[in-house]
Amino acid sequence: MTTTPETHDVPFDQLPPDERLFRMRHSAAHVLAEAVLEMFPEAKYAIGPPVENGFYYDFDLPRPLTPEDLVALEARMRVSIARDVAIRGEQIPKAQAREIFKDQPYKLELIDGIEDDTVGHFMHGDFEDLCRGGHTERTGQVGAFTLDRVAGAYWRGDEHNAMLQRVYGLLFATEAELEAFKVQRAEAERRDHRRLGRELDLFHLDPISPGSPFYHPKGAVLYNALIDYLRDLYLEYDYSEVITPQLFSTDLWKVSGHYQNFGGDMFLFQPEDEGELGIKPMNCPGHCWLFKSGHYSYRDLPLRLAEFTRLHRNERSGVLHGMTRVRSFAQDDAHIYCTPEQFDTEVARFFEMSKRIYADLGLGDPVIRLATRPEKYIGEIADWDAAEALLGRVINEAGYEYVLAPGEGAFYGPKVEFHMRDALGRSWQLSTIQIDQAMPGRFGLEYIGDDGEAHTPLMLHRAILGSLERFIGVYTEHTAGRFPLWLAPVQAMVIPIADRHVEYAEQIRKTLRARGLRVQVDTSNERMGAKIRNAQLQQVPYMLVVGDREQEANAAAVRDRAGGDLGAMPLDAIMAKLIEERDTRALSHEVAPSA
RNA sequence: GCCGCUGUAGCUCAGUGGCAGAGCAGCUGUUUCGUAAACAGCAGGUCGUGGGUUCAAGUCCCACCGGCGGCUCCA
Repeated sequence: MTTTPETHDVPFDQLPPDERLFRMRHSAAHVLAEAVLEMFPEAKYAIGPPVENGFYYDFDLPRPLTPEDLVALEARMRVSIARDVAIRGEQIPKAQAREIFKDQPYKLELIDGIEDDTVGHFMHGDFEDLCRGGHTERTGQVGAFTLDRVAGAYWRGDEHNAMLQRVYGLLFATEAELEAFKVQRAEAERRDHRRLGRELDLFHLDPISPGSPFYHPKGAVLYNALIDYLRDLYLEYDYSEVITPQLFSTDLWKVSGHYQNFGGDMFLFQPEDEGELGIKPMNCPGHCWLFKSGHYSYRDLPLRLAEFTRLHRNERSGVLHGMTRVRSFAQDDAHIYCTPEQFDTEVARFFEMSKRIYADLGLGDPVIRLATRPEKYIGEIADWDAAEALLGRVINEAGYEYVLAPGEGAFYGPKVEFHMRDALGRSWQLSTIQIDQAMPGRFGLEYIGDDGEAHTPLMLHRAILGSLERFIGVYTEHTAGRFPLWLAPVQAMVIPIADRHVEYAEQIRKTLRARGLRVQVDTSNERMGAKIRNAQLQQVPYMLVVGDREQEANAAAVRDRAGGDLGAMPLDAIMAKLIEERDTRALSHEVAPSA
């Protein structure tokens, strides 16, 4: 969204809605700064932009803000808004701005960073701010807002700088929209994977091993079902699964360059009489080592080495987050070694396979970022340009849109990232494909070409689900725990109405289990209604209720978790239905694709 | 790692200087039931950990550990 320095030539109420909202949020940030400066005259104020769902403003204050302060600040803001004063803007020479903001070090730093000769100067009432503009005409137009929370934020996002206090506000055009957002956020909290993981008995995180999930039996079923699915695809797409060590001499990462760059994020230790060892944080060096141990010709390529073993990274303590940011995880990782001629096809095949997986899982379209050459890079610019162009083209050919992330590529090559949002709207990277122009050379990898000469293979890093932990976290939220039948830890619950039906229920379980279905019998001393409720809450796809009538007819009354009583069906028909749903990996209608 | 908040039963939470509580879950008994919660009883806590203040600390102070929300980082 762009804004021009204020002219107010288009009346505020005639602007497009998203521009109006942007301006409301921006003006509210100014009103917030005004309130903070009233409360703390010695406050230093930094920046205050509009953001998704609202706005924030960063301050350097004499003391930490409390929740009570937010209430008081909000009240002061409402006074300013009730006054409904004009918001005026003008361009002024830098020298004049430096005089106005002479006691505001952050503003002075911003002025120094502006390339023009003049800077924007905005005022309402007694408040003035350095600002590029984009405001409502009056403070009374800012809409419905509430101050949400206070958080720490480094000045200019750099951890070497001062830590400021960031006040976040929520703001929407109307009270109804603000309320709707709060309701939606509360709903999202109910499907938070950390909560569902416990309620559905899938996994939990425990202080005994921070950042390393405990998979309970049901969670392990889900984990393994995903891997089984991927193995099926690997067969179809000609991947070869390997298992490489967990523990390596750090010599390995000295060759790959990871030791120098990321040694601090690895778990390293030094046993007696041995050199330094480390637990692997990624598979690529091990795969290169495996490649190096063999002799390959062009006829053996492409070689697609896949691995599911566990990885460990010593993430900084403050960043751990449920299953989406962990220390111990597995990836659906693979490295593809190929010839230059095979390269385009391999990249295209990755997108084809990704699209297939996203469709099978009902994930909807991800946000795709193409991260290009960073400032520190290796290799030739021409190669980078070619690789970036190729990735862009293949993304489009796969029918996806992408956004450019200039300069965010890895030092060894450009990468494509697929991002999905969790229940709270936070974006997480799942899939990635990276072109590696460094590692094969570092490891001295070679294959014999059809010319009889040794060549360095090209290398691709790729993962589709990404980390299984992160995927399970995001997918649990995406589905609210209503996994499609083929992934559901318990696919059907048999519910005997009275004790005399337990034996028949057990027969059903055995029959279905013999066909590989995951079925349990609820033998608890509860009424049928309670058993149904429990199965519903556990998101079991089907409930098979059995009483006298069903036992008589060799049938069960089928109920699906969407709430429907499907009526009595013969056992054979039930079995066929469940197997069909499993083998086609049918999506439950609750998991319909969504953006 | 940094800023702020936070930690009481398996879970959700009440208790704000004076005898550790509730609901759900669990266990036992009764009940044998037709599509989202039967009834009764019992049990369950070194109040995150370690120091300190106080006649007295779940409650106040300090440190550490974990969690939450951000920031930063993400091979």
